[in-house]
Amino acid sequence: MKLTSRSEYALLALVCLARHNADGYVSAETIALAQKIPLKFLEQILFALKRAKYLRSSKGQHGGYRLAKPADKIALAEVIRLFDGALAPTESVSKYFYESTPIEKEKNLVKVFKGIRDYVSETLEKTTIADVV
Amino acid sequence: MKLTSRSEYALLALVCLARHNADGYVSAETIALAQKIPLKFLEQILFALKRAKYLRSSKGQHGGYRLAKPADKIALAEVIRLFDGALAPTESVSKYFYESTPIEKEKNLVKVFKGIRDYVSETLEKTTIADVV
DNA sequence: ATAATCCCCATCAGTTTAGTAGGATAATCC
DNA sequence: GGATTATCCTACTAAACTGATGGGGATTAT
Repeated sequence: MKLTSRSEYALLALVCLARHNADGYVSAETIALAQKIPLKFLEQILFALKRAKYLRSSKGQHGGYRLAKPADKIALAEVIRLFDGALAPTESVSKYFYESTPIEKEKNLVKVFKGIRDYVSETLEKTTIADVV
Repeated sequence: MKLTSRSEYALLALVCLARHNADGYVSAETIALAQKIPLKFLEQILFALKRAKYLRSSKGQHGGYRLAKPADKIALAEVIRLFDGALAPTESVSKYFYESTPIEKEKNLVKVFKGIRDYVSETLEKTTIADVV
């Protein structure tokens, strides 16, 4: 029940980029230093964010990354999903947890976790990078 | 952001035991069959639950497990914590996420995740095994 | 040219997870 | 008291995941 460092770093990087959006391209190294993220690890993450169309980039001197879409169009949920997969808090392992076992299934237990999942999902879906800058 | 199978199996087992609480001791094998859990794996889990005082047991013929306390005194949170550790949805990996980096920390981001953590925590804390039986 | 910077994949060590194995110990039944 | 049934408890393992690190190649600005 926690974020991976990939998701966390991605969010921090996006926040950082959103904040310096007016300054043009920001290099990976700048972000790495600002947010204390290992550079080579951050590169992977930024590249993934670019592939997923959240960033655009420019090579060479004065190159770097910048947001490819407005910060208020990037939901936290999307970012987390990109790195951590589904964010349902109970993507169940046992296939009988959600599915019906012949005789009985634990409907009420499932209901509790569905409620949590929905809350988490909605919260992260409606909160954008712009909201946290 | 999901439960481990250990937590899930533990909850299923507890629900099963709560349901058959009047029938005396229920063997691990019975639970394993009812909830489709690998027997030897379940044994470990039941043993852990016993060590943590949620169950009592009896060996030998007609032995098995039963609840050691009323089902309405066992919160889902306790069980999950026992197997998965802290259930905060953002027990942050990077030490600078919650802590202040000298210049800036992402207070708003932290606020969002604290909100989620609190909701999850409260929900699981107030829901008991009795509630889901 | 050359220096800066992104691009992209391969590898790795450590941890966690899910599950298996096997034998010791204790209670019950005959 | 011996057979049976069950829990108790430790050790092990294969696979996946996590958090990186490393090395080069491609591209662009000066």
